[in-house]
Amino acid sequence: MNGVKLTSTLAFRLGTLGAVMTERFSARLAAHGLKPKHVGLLALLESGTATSQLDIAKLMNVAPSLVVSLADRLEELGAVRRERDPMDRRRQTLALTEEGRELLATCTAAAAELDTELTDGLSPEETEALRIVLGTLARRNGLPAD
Amino acid sequence: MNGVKLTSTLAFRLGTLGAVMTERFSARLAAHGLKPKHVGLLALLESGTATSQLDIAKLMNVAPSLVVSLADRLEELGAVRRERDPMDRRRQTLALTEEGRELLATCTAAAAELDTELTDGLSPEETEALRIVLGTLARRNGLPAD
DNA sequence: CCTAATCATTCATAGCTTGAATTATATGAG
DNA sequence: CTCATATAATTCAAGCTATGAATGATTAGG
Repeated sequence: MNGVKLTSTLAFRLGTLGAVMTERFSARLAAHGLKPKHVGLLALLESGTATSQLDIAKLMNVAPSLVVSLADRLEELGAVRRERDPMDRRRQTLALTEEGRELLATCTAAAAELDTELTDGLSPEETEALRIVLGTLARRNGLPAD
Repeated sequence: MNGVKLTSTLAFRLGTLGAVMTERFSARLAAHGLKPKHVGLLALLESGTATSQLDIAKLMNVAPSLVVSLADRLEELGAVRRERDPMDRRRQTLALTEEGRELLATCTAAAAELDTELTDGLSPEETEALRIVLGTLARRNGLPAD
């Protein structure tokens, strides 16, 4: 029997704060007709980590069929180009267009704005500590590091 | 034009890490036939912050009709009792049963386990810093504090 | 070659959540 | 007191996201 509260647990707080943040991010993205996963896909392409849809699906931890519809939407917006891989014509490789790069930059700026709102009341040291620890946790959990 | 990457943004990292954590939490809860929101509701009841279903819905930021089904499930499990408020018979007040308290304790322990897994590679100072900053952020964003 | 594997795609479906309609109860004005 | 209006819980239909199975195209290996 211990006195730990569920709500003071890191797992719970990360979960709820994470939900709040993606909700806010989602709200800003709506103006561009995008969802967070669309932007995640754009970021993945920019990182050059993956180009084939299947690789993308694995890295994003989603079903391959979902990548299809995300890519459909992005292609529709002109943010991404689909090209058959000449080495293996089963593969569809996705390439960021200039427009896609700009869109990603805009969305990244929106996320950065959310960051400053979020850390508004935090001291610079706290903010920096948070940044560092979240980075470490991301790396240790197979999430996009950079 | 700046060089910030989406994936190194706090908003994005909190979002993805949050998703990972609630996914893991959810997996552990499955054994008890619960979802994270069920446990969130139990925790809210224990905190004594709200008892009527409508108040609960507001505090959880979900539709009142969702509280109905969460409460149905919890009642089914014997974790919660529904009682008409004698002062206002429209209101249904939810009360934790002893069984519910135990269930919450079990789930809280599961969350605490996830915490130790998560912070496994972190220094004690980093872990403490994370705990404190997340606490501050939770408070500043209207999420359950303490 | 021919069989088995792989990639993208489509489609049906499941799960979570919301909003509108319904019922019961309460409140306030006349 | 009574009627009109507001509030709480509940039910129900519907939307959205995501998945998994089936299909078609292409490749790889014996």
